[in-house]
Amino acid sequence: MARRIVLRSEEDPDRPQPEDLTIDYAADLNEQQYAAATAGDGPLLIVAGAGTGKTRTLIYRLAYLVETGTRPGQIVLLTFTRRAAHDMTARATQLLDGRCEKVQGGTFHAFCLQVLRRHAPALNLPRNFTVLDAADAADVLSVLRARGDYTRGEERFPQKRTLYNMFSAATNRDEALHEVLARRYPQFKSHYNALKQLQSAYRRYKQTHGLLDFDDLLERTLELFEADDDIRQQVAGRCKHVLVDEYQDTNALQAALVKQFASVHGNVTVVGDDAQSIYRFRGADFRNIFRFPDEYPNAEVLKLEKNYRSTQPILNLANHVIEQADRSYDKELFTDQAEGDLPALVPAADGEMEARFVAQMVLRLRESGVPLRDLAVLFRSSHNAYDVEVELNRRNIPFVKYGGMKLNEAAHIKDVLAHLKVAENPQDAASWNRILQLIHGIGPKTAQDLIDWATEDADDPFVPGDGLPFSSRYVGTLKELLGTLRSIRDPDRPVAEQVETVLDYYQPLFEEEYAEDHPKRAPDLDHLAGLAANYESRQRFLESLALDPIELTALEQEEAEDDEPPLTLSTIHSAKGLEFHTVFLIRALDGTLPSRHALREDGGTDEELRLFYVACTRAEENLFISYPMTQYRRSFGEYMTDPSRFVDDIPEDVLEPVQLVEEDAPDPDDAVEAPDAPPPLPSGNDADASDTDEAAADADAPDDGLPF
DNA sequence: TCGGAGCTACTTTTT
DNA sequence: GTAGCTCCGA
Repeated sequence: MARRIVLRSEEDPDRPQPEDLTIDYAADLNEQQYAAATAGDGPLLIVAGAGTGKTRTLIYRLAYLVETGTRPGQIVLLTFTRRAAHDMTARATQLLDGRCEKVQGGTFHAFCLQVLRRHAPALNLPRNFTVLDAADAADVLSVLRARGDYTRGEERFPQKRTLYNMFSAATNRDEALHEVLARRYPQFKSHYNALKQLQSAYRRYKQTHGLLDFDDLLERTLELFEADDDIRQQVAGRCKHVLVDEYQDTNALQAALVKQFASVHGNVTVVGDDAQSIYRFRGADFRNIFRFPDEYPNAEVLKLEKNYRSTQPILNLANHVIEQADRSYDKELFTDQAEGDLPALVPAADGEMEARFVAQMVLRLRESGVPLRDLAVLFRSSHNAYDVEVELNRRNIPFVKYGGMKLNEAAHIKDVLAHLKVAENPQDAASWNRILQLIHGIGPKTAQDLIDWATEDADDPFVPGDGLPFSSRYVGTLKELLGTLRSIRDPDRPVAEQVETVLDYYQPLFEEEYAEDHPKRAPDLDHLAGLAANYESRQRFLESLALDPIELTALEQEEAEDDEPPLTLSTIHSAKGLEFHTVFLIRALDGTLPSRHALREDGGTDEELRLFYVACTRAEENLFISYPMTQYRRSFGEYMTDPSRFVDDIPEDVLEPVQLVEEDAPDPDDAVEAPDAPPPLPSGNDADASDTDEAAADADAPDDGLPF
């Protein structure tokens, strides 16, 4: 079956007419969605509440644009995660028999990176510049801080991570450093001059060594367009249509970029929901979405209001929640699915009991026919899930945790990657610093001397030159290092082979550095080697890891090769855009959700409220909001907690309080019952379970003999 | 100049 | 429970 290839000019008079379309848009979509998907050219704002088929609409719009003659390669789809971009193009591709595959897109960062690689020389950047992830950037700042001797004063100087956040906030919000200090870091105001110096030192350092952090990817792309109008026209010329998902989470920089991308053709479609803006800490401003009609005066504004995801009781709670926010604009979610259980509010004695509740409900739901992958446990911050992880592991329930430790954040993985980065960009002083200090006998000072030599004086940094003060303490290992780098410098060598070469060299250093726990870390190194095999070049491999970090638990899960797709554990942030049959929102405590840090800031409470709203609206059928009544902290001992202020005043006919009851003997029938009404919990043998936890757990676990 | 011992102060969310 | 700092001996 030969494929037909039709070449069309942009002004093709024969472009397909609506009657030629292969998809019946009107039948597949509701009226509002149809209007949005098939809207004409020009700026378009789609305001879409949670679960209203926003993604579906965007996919159909993608298909529609392609069907009506826009070449896929001229469409740019910008999303917040790479996963979202993949999902969408894959679904559109399926819809349109493969024609959407060539759509450009991904995250803002990834798209900008492509542009920058192509036009690096115009910014006086080497083409092989290195992308710094947040931790790399913090490391650079740490080195500069030590060098500048800024820490000498009596007053506490910001930590490296804080420094990075500070400078990043300034960039993303387009604010001056003193404004950021005044607003978010008043305690460091006295260091203003030092910080200002450090900020420019950081900027210079990145420029000299060919390094770009996440913010630079956006900022320098903008700079590129402003500096060179030909390039702007060239890039924007290829953006016939720009589609932006989650527009409420764009910041000033990203909004400016969208404007540039659309500056030639003027076709922008943005989709968003002000009530779901949850990236304020990254400079997002939910008001961006209201400004869209001002920025694009002829913009069409369409709304999606009908919810297809959740039952009415869940929407009632969501509506009730978002009403408490100061600045939500009028929008009530409604659905035809009037029937459904009330969302449940579940206090547990402590965190472990909360975890047992979740684990048992998960098993019960699974037995009643809901697959694990349709269940999710959501939480404010990563460590909130600790008890649940322990409990799930104990019961061998497979899960993937999003928002936890990433593969490339593990120190030993960073070690290996730093070698590859140096091979890729020998000017990358930050990575040099890391790999040199791994060698016993080399500390900050020696590393600095060697870096100066490698990045400035050396003809070839991988060949030991004359006159270098190689102390006998480390000269052997250092020569070995240079030899390793020489043998992987050829970028055409298969990436997996390069990783293996580095691992051979790294192994003894690894075992020494992580003397206590290297056996636990070793599997990660194998994972890394396995992963490398999927990439066609070292550069691709490195930037993919930086821009699209891999969850450690996902790798473990993959290795387990369970045939049953796992349960999802996720931060609320990482769960954005996803939906699940049943959602457990755990640790609904004041100080956790809302987070105590957010409460200190202006507008922080509302942001937390929106976060809570996002969590609730992920649920289709069941929503359990739980919290422990006591917690333990080393410094305090055991103390009473406060339930989240967001659940405090909700009427019982909207959010139903449920009491957990520990039964003496579990009723085996209970285990197979679907949770029509939130049932009492058949838990341990003993209400006072702390000592008898093991026994209780064995007795109550209805999962013995389950196939995982 | 390096690195180990021992102390402190933390711990939000992500590209 | 730990990252990150200071101090001090080698």
